[in-house]
Amino acid sequence: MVESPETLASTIESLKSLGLTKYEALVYIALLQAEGASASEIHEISTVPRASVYPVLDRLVQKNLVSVSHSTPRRYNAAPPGEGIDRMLRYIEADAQRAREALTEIYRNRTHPEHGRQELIWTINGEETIRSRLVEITAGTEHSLDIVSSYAFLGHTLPALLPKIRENVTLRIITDHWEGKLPEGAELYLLPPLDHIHSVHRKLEETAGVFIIDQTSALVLMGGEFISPTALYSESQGFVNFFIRYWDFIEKISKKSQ
Amino acid sequence: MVESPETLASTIESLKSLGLTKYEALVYIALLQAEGASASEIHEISTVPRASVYPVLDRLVQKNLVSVSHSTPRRYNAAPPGEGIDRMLRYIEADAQRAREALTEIYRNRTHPEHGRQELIWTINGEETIRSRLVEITAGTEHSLDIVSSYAFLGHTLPALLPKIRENVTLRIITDHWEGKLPEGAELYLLPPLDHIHSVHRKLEETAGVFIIDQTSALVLMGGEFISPTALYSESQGFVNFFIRYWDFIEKISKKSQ
DNA sequence: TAAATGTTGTTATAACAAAAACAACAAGGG
DNA sequence: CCCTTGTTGTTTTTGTTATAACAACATTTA
Repeated sequence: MVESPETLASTIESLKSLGLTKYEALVYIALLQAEGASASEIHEISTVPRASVYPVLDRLVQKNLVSVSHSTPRRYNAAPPGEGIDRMLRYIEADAQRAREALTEIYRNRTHPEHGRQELIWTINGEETIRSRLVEITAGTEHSLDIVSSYAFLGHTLPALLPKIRENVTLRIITDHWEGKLPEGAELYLLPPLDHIHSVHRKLEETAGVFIIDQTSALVLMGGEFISPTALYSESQGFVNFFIRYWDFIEKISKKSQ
Repeated sequence: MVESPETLASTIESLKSLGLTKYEALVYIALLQAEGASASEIHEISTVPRASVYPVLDRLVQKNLVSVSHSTPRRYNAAPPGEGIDRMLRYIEADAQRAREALTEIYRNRTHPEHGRQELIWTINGEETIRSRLVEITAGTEHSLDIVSSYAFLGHTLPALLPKIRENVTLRIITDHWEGKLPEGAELYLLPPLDHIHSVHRKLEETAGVFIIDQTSALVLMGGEFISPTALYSESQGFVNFFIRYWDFIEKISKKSQ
């Protein structure tokens, strides 16, 4: 059975990210389709040029993905998919561990020269990076953490932040609504309903989130669910002041919740 | 601090297997050494040509491994090693899962035409492949499993085989010695001490193991601890008969253990 | 204050290496 | 004798490496 060209193409790309070349992927896939195939049969199934099939098979044997018979013509078997993928992954994981150890040593001895650090505005890309940076940044909060964000975002973000925030930190949250228990000691402000002040509410959804840490640094989430999410972070006082004023403004039109 | 050229080179190779190009690896490593570095500083640390640093940084940002400041000159930060490596691994693991699913579907529909299958002699490479094939082959045993192998090998191989072998299978083992409890119902034959029959003992170490399944198929381990281990497997009656005779010969010079 | 110099960021191109693709041929089997 | 198998060499293509060139901006110097 042959699958769609798109599925085949994406499977090849996946196998390439596991360390196979295009021809290696095609030959492996062909062997999964036909046990005990000869090189000519593999050529017919995969459309890899017949002369290229032999060295590709040699490399797959070396990678322990294929076994070969002693016969004429030689016949080949592929490791079943589970085994084959696990084996390729294990090689890569071993490399990952070696890289991690070497890079951790390098990172431990890094230099972090001052470059007017406070004046820099950093762009952070990717939901995962943003979340991990948010955890790291808020974990260092000493006095106050002021948040403006939608409950949709906070609902699954706060559980990761709160355990790492010191108990005496003043936490003030402006959001569109709230469900369930409020974090202990937190002050909650609710935005007026949508039909009250349109432009500000739309602005909140567009902005997706503002986090002000100790009135000295700020992380701002830009919108973008369909494209890669982006955030800005800075310790620049001008940048932070802008968002402190933004927060104050939003607070004035919100209602403190008991 | 700069590490040895060998360590750097092997770290680069490890990062390449995680999907980075050589220049991407060098730039990432440079950024781990110097937080908040500019492109020129990265060029100086990594020796990547300055003009090449910019597109490489763009790709690293897209891979969520680097964040960038809005400043002149632009400054860059790397994701810490743990995060960076985990992130790269997760992309690859996602590809692995997609490939596994696609290939499992293909494999389910494979053809396995007869090609005088019983006459083929298969070469199996790699300790892991050999072990998994051994488990698979011996799990299908119906009547008898005859083994000649060193205790060094059996000691850590049998525990994986035994749970999958049917209870009524006759298990006969010839080995150099035995420690601990014998598998229930198994017959044990001990080879004479080394100084008695030199050549046969050396032959056992060289061969490393013979497994005869139901007197109809055989898997033979060739030696080679320092090079990649290799095994031969066949259902060819000539092949199996040879090793049945080999087993009988070894049995005659061994002593059945109570 | 203007000119000169250096830096930053970008784009285009050349060189190189690995993979893809093809050509050719010897040996063996039917 | 013809077809198949297996091998080797060569060419082409592709992606990465490496370099050259240039515009814009920032800094320094006269």
